[in-house]
Amino acid sequence: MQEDRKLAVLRAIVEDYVSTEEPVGSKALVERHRLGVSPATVRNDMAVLEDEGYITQPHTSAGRVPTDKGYRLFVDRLTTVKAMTTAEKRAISTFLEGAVDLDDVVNRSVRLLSQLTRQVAVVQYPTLSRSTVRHIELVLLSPNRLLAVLILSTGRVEQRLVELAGEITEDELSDLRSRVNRAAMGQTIAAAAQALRDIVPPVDGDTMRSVVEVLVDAMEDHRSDERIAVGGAANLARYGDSFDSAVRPLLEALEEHVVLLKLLGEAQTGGAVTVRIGREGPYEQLSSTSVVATGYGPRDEALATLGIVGPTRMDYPGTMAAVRAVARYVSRILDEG
Amino acid sequence: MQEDRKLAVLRAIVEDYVSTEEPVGSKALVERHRLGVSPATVRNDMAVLEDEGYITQPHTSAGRVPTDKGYRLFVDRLTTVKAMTTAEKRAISTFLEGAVDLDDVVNRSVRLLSQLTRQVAVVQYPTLSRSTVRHIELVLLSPNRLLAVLILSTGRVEQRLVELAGEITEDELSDLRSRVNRAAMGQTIAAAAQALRDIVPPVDGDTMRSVVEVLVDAMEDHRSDERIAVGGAANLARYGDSFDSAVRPLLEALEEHVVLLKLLGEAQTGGAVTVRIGREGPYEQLSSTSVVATGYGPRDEALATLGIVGPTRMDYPGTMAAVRAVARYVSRILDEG
DNA sequence: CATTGGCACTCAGTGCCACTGAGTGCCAGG
DNA sequence: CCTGGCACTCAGTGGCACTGAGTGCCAATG
Repeated sequence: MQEDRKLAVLRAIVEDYVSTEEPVGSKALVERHRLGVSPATVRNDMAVLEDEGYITQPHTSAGRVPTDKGYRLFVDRLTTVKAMTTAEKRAISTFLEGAVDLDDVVNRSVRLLSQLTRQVAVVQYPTLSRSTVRHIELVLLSPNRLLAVLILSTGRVEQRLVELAGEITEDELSDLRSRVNRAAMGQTIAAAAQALRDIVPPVDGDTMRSVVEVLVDAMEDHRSDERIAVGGAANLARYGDSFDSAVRPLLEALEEHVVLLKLLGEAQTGGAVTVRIGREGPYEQLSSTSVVATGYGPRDEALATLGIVGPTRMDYPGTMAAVRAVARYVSRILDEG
Repeated sequence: MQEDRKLAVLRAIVEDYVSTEEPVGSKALVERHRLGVSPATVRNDMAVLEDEGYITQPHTSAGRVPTDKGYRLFVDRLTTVKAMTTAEKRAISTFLEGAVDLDDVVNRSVRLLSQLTRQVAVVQYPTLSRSTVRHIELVLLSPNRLLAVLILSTGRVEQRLVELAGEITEDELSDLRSRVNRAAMGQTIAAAAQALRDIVPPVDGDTMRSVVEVLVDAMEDHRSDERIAVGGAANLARYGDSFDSAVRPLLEALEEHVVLLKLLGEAQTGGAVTVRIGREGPYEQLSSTSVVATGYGPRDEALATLGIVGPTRMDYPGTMAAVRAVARYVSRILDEG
């Protein structure tokens, strides 16, 4: 038996199953793909593939269906990267370039991704952790209350109220302002937090201490890391079959943003698209869904993750290409903005 | 025939159908409800109710099912307001009181509402339009760039960057600051916008004009009016039957926040809960879904709307009670905060 | 030794049929 | 106006045979 042909058969099975949504048999296979051999031969190959765990039969006397392991092999070794057409590229580009601010970029990305893939799209907001401090502003609202505004390189703005123990004059405030800015400006937020802690004098720095505490708190407050946009849930309606078993847990997961973040997981940046298939993921209930995700961010730093969630039975090459393309364009937009 | 009994029959049909999800027949009806008459009598009543359009038969030789018109009558005239138990009240109250800020209040409300009703909950963020200006802050970032911060009574904070044509000194700035605050503070945003426009001198007010323009723009920017939180979409999984026809358009609607806003529509405040049943709504595709909504806001001003979306076949009394209760408690929280 | 054609076997899906039972409409009698 | 009785309707169910796509195995072939 030729190893090559065995893989060709697997590929054919995956492709046919994805497009027809029905178990595929040996005869149909040789008709649709030019394998150059007879159905009987294909049957032998299929028997071997089944032994090795790449495909399975829903019931005797039915065609074969890929297993998670089969999809895995397909994704890892049989996928020829499908490039986007120039028309598609232009469409993506112009659609994203219309965005007016960060929120808009994220929202547009989600819509775009869900439309391109016809799956549920998930986009994480750019993380604070890798971004740098552009400016810190301190505003006196009343003699003992001030507003601390933290402006980051990603365009995110965080503001906090600070209640002071004592009063403070405008002069003291502008001194304080320049000191915190000198310490923090241009640093990553991790470095900035450390630098700010360092400049608080051990004694007698009550006002400064409370301001710094609030700023550091804002920097380390990862609530905004957990912000996520979801779109295209209507695509779930296409599941049709396997409703309660597949759609319900997925809908639940889509509301639990913490779960989603875990799902997107440790996606890498730099063009590499991570694919997690069925039970490979951490959630028992999402056994028949896959996640296709990648990191994105300016200058190839992975500030955040975006991707899609869909049935294991999906068009992996197309989906991966779409995810990668959107990630690239979003990264570029962030680079410019 | 007694008119009263006819209505009692309708009520019984609605109640049984809602709980069993199956067409209800005359025999089952007299067994489960003490109507004091025979099935035959009930059959006569049913025939009349059907003639009048309140109920219908899915097919001959099946039980009856309420029509939209039947639900309408039920909601308008047959609903005895179901009060929340004290335990439920306490649960609602403590759950909402744990909220730390406006976003948290909204998010908690959505979760609470979806869990109480087991439906999809929708909560609109408090509108800017009725809220008042608490404070305006102007911060000099560089000699010709300043940050305008608008703090509203609802706790919402909007900030905008202003690029100035010329430079401005700290003194001029603090003069400007006190003038805009004098004009706007305490006003509703509509009034504030007008007042701000009025204080710009017809000539020579370039700096002020650009600042005021930005502020007015922020006030009139109703993007934040359209913010909406949705929760409990997993409850859609209970639809089971009528999947493609009912769930798909609803999922689509849930993503189109503009559509949702229209759906929530002109809900009133002050304890009145609006119910829109099936085709009464503006969307053809949502023919088998109802909307139960009410306004909420501090001091009984309807700043925004909250409610649920679910199948026409729902427990209206319970749902209406839950919506009303949540709206009241949220209003109270906003009152205090 | 891989490939092939042939053959018997399996079994989900489909159409047909009869039966059941919940439900109805109508009518005559209280 | 209510009720009991009766004939009728029809969705749903289970049994049954048939069909067809698909399989596994084997002997023959290059």
